[in-house]
Amino acid sequence: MSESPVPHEPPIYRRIADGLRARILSGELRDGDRLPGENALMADYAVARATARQALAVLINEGLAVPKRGSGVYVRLFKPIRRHGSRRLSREQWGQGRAIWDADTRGRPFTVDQVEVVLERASEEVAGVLESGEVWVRRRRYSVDGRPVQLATSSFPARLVQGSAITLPDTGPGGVYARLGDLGLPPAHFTEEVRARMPGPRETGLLDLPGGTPVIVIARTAYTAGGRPVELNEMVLDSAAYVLQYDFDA
Amino acid sequence: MSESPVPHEPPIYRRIADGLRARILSGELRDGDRLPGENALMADYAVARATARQALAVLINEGLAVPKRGSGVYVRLFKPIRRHGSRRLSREQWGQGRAIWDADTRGRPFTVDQVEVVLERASEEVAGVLESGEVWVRRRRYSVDGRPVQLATSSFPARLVQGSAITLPDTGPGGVYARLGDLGLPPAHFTEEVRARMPGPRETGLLDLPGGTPVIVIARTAYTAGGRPVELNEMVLDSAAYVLQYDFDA
DNA sequence: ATCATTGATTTCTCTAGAGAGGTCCCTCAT
DNA sequence: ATGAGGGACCTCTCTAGAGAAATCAATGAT
Repeated sequence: MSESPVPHEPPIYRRIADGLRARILSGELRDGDRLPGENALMADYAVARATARQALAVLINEGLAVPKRGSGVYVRLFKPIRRHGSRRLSREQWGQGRAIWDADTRGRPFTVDQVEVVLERASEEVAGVLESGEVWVRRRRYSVDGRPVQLATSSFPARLVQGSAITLPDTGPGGVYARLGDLGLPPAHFTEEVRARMPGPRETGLLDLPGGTPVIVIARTAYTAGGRPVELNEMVLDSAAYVLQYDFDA
Repeated sequence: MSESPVPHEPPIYRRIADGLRARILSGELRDGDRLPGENALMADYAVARATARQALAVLINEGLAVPKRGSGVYVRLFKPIRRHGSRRLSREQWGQGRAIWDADTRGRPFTVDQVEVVLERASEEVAGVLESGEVWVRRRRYSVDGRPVQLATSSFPARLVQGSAITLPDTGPGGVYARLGDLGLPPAHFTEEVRARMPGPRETGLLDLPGGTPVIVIARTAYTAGGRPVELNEMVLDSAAYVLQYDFDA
């Protein structure tokens, strides 16, 4: 015998969260404002600490709020960097010593961090894409305004790039794409695969992500005009910091 | 005086989560396998129920596990649909009565749901993009294998599409792009803006999302050859169900 | 054979309380 | 003015326990 045809009344913590969310979305609480904390909610709604926490966890999980230990829970801001897909890799940009990233940050200062360049045995997926068992791997972290926003891992078939500056920490003017050009392997075509998921603990640490922030994962493969894969770049982006833009014709 | 130069030992719930995560990533626990539940963790690690729950919450939040009420917590599978950006909107496809979506699902059956077609006053953002105060709005939900995977909201400048089949639930063969062609407004250029974030409660409900699943939000604007915006399509995708692919030349 | 019921198992929700540790501001001595 | 210290406040972690609600398999009646 099915009892209640009425949809269940939501639990307490959810109703508290709904109330707070409404106040955020209505504009009553603005970016950076402090939300009522655990103690305030316990008093206002006459609930236990765990219930108040659970209500706040909902909003944190939705990315609407960020907890600051010892201080409070705050409404979160979203001021993303615009990353152009198609346009950003046009030949003019990587041909003359201008960094790709510049175009994205529109002059905002960015820094590169934790650079690592090593020769490795390719994982199964990477080997499948690059058709190579050994790869030179370049890892680094990008920050804007002192805040880490992206991790990047580029892999190159070892045979193709051996001896070039791609195997050095400093690749020189124009970056790795200019060096590939020097080697007679200029990238002519790109494929980007885009996913989103929650970060693992390593990514949470390196990107300093608050709870409730997904990451965007981009796997970009660069091909020469002959269809030969020359680079696989796996990027992990703080989704709160980015908007991706792709332009294409019908 | 700063006490410990040693980085803090992680809390209990985190160490439990780390152990379970390692077993998932090592392949010991496979897709769909059942994880040790609250009771098992309480016994194994001698912790309180709340602590065991918190450990499981970490994995659920990372999208590695899905809870099934009354049954257990299970390792999650990721078998995405591939959505082609650039290629999918080529003229051949929308010219001859073939649905755009078909190409994406590769023959997998899909269904359209909860169709709504209404005339509305445009929000500030939409009005800004479409240069129109009044818009026809088409909302619908897509499901694959009986599972909802995408919500879509298309907006059209009211003046331009008034009287066409775009204002009807059934748009006829070729869909809205064919109808725009009939009106002498064939889309020639597309811009897609891609973001990721955690879903709100409405999206969680409509897409039937388990905890720890972000959504991908795509805002696609279609322009005529003359540069006139004719459609703004806001899509909300279950990120566990999709991989986006964009192809472009250097 | 089919269907309804029951019982065991499991997650979900919540209460009450307590200590650790980070943050922030005010006060007081220099 | 400047800086150190202290205390109020806040989130974080965890314990112990209990009832509600969903799932699933086994049991028993039709």
